[in-house]
Amino acid sequence: MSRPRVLNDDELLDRARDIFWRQGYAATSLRDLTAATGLSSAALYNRFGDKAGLFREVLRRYADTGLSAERLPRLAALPDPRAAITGFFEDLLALSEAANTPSGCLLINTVLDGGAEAPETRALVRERLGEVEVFLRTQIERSKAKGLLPARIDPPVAAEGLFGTVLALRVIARLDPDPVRLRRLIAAGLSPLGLSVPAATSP
Amino acid sequence: MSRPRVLNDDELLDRARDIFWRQGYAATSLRDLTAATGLSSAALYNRFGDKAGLFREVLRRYADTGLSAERLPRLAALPDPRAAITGFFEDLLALSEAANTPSGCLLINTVLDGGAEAPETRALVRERLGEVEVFLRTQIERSKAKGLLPARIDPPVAAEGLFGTVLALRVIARLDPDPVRLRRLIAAGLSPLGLSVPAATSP
DNA sequence: CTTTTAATATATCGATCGTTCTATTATTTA
DNA sequence: TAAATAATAGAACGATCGATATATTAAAAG
Repeated sequence: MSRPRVLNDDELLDRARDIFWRQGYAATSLRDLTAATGLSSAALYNRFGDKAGLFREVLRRYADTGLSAERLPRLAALPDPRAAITGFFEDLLALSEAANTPSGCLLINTVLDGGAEAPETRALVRERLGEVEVFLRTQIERSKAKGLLPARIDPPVAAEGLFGTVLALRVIARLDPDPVRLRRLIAAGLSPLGLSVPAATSP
Repeated sequence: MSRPRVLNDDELLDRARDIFWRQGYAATSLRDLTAATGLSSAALYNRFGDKAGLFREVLRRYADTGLSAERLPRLAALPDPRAAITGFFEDLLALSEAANTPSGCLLINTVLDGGAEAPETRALVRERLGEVEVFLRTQIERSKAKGLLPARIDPPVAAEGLFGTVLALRVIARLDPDPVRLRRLIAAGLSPLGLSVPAATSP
């Protein structure tokens, strides 16, 4: 019925994502985005309204592909909820050590960057990060119900602590991405629960 | 010998700091800065070289007045190292609940913002945040040496965990600055050490 | 074919960006 | 007073910003 798109939304958003991720929202210009996508600014505006609209779609897809749509449900389906928790942190470690991807978490960067100024964007970031916290709290409650955690554990406090470990992990991944530091941080976060993540496999 | 400055460096940097703190480095324009300081851009350039140079001085003063020069030495001088740790988190709570100041920590924001692109700035941020971690590790070691902490505590891991709590606290202060959340996070961070911070004083 | 539709490129908009040139101002020293 | 010095303001620089108006393109539908 009409001229076909030279680049589908998913591929386009992935390319835009890498630029936003590396540079932040404010520091990324429309010209950076046209260079990365190969599309004209007019084409981007026709499809996403404006820069903030494009960024919001980038965030939405980032959250969908990075966490919610795949990773969290898969982990939540594990029979042992403790494995869901440790598996989540193992995944984060693997992400931090992956060479081809920018460091840190785009959602968390956006909290401290000016990128979450717009209320819609702010709400999106809060909601998607909230999903992570809910996941962690749920797994802690499941574990506690099965008697798999020390009795002294208070689920809301422990969940807040684990979520804090996630945030800290993603900040340190940008500040000083030393795998030893990251593993030490995870060890500190998991140890109150009596959990741990396997040591790095020597190459 | 020459025309006097209409605004001393400290006052000037404090005003610039608030703009950078609220908006981030990239989103803050020279016009924002001239409006906040009352000085012309030429005067700012004469004194600080360029925007990045001004920002670096802002960061330096922020770190000096916010942490190092006063707070950390004062706490480190306390006879009970556990009080130094809990006092530090109490101070952070008070900062988060102060109404007149922007939320979060300028140094940590700068890690995730594009503001730490320049190597000099990056080094400054790392160094000043490193001081916090050293402070926490030192107090843990002092506590351990005095037998004031559980024997199972591994100081490097525990220090990383507490530093992570600081990072998380400052992210959440921007994401969802609910005092209950912040206190829950601190409780989670301190509990492995058998420490805690007093509950909020009812008004 | 022709029409319709949407995606795209080109060109450009005024605004604003960081920065700098030039001149003026206020103060100290001689 | 005059000379020297440094801080300042005003004006403007080219570059780039986000955004848009217009025209062209490529497909489907008739």
